[in-house]
Amino acid sequence: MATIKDVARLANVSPSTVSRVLANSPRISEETKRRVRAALEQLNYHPNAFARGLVTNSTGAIGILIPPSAQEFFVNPFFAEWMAGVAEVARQRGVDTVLSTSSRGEIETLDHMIRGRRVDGVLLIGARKSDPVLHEVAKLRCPAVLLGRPADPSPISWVNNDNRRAAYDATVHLLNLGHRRIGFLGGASDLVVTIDRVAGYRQALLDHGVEPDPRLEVSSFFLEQGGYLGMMRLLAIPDRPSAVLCADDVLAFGGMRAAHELGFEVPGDLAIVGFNDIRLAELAHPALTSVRVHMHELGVRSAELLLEEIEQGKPLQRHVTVHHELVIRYSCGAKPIGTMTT
Amino acid sequence: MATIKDVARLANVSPSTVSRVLANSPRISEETKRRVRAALEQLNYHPNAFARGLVTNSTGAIGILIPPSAQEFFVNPFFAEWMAGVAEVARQRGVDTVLSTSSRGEIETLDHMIRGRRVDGVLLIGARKSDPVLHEVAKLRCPAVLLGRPADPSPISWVNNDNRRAAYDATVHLLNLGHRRIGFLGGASDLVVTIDRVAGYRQALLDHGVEPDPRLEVSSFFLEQGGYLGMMRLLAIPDRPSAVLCADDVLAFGGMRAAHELGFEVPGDLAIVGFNDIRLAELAHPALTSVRVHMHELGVRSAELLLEEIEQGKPLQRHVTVHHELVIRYSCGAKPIGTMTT
DNA sequence: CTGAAAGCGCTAACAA
DNA sequence: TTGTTAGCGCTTTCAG
Repeated sequence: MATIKDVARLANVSPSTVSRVLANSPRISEETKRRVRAALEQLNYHPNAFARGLVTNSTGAIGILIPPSAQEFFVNPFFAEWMAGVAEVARQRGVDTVLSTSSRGEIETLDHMIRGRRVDGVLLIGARKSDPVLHEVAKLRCPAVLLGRPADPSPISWVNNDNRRAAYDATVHLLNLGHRRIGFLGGASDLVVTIDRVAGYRQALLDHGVEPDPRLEVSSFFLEQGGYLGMMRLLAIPDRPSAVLCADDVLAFGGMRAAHELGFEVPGDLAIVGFNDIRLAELAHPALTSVRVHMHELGVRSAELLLEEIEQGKPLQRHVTVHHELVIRYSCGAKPIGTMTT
Repeated sequence: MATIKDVARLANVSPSTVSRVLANSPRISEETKRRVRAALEQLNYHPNAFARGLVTNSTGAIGILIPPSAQEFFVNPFFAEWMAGVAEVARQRGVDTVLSTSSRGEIETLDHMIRGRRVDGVLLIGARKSDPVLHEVAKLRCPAVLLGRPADPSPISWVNNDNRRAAYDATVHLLNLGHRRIGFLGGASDLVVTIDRVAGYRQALLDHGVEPDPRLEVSSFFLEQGGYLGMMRLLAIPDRPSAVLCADDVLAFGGMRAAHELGFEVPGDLAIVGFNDIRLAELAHPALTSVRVHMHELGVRSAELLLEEIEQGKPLQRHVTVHHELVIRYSCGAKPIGTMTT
């Protein structure tokens, strides 16, 4: 495999000159550049990323720290769309994206990537209450962007939706439709996203004079199966809800399956609202009313922010909130009149 | 950031001794190992991947060459599940996975990854007729595994389904249900997977005395929208098909949407069979009959094979075919009696 | 405008 | 069992 020395020899210059041509330094004559480029071409030279990285201390790659529950990550269209957004800006900016898939703990994996100099910065997905990963990131002082917001004060930059407000809006929609027994079906209860959405849901209830009932709040895991199980629990209680707000579309799908199996009509017997508005929401039967959170845009903004931090070489403590809107379809019994923007 | 020298100094040994401890060389005394490990711990040392890679010439990472149509890749649950399989074995074996997302051409990207020593081998997704990427891989003689099979003779290893047979089976199912006008809705026509599936479809027709009609074969792109458009075309022809085999579930979803919009009942007026059996197939309305190709297993086998090539340090020219079965649900009008295994 | 030389952090002979 | 040394391929002062 051709090295910079080979190119130098062929072009009759020194390795440093080749290096300068590679960096397109203005202090090299056009004539020389031409000659070097010809040699580059002829040998089909590609710089060794190791050697370069060793001296520049930069990798040209960003990392994604996959959560321990990799299943929930890969299988959920939310993340696929988010990743598509990330990949899109990575492509534009010519950086690689590396997936962290490690069997070690999250902290270890983070160290592996950052201290091991495999990536210039990391994207984190979803925080938990007093999340140790966030502490480690703070300690490392490395470029990092969190999808979601940290539960506790943290210097990290993040990209998020206003989940509290979004859940509030969705719940108000259900209240306006006349529902009073409204359930909440969420993901793991220590996830900040769950905390925020349940908070918005409760607030809406309170603001409309409905006392929140803890038995109506169930937390599960972000898989179709999780929705199925959660909905089964919700529908089993004596004074069952007439409407359920699901913190994820995949959860809502599972919930719908459970409802159908039990013989409930959606939306006739049970109104359902989802979250995220994945593409398939429209194709469900009935088409799912859902809170659109703009997953692709979340991905784009996450990556852009991270790349900016990397460029600046330091944490920026920037926060961006991506807008959301309620997309009304048929699963909640309302007449779909388009979207309600907030 | 602590280097190997810092550790050596702290442990009162030479850097090479530390290096040996890191590699767990048996020629180091337990006593020394203990001391070094304590130092490692204390400094929270993580080896610099660049420095190590520069000398060992190996990266501890595998690459995925994302196809030019990144959209179709990320958004299709098929790939998500496949990637989950890949990530699972990557995690087990402690290697990172890097996504290639480059705005250069595919060849350039491949060179960037392999010649640039960013990964030890690559996973390729889907081949086309006389695919230049396969030529480049052959030239590079690097570890590589193709998802799908090459159209032309090639030394590359691959993991695939028997797509011809699978499409044959699905078509026969439709024929047995009494259909004679059967359409085929596929992806890009120069994709080998499309070629194989259309071939199986035609063969089944021929074997049952039905003359294939070119107007009944339409090729589109692997997105819901592609299915919608393709189905619109199929249903517009005068002697329209009574059944359609779709080469992808997402395509089938789009097709179903088109059918509904035009007022056709599925399966009453139009039988539909999909391909891949993504999770949502079960949730569609009506639940989609589909050819299960075991995406996750395809991912696992792809990664395992690649890792083996990397270990051996050379192309193995191994071929693995993952089984498939037809999962009969409600979109084709048959009574769902479970799966037909082949 | 270009070259020589040092050094990034690590591993792997070769010595001891 | 351990240390010394050279060198992986590149960038970057510092000279010229």
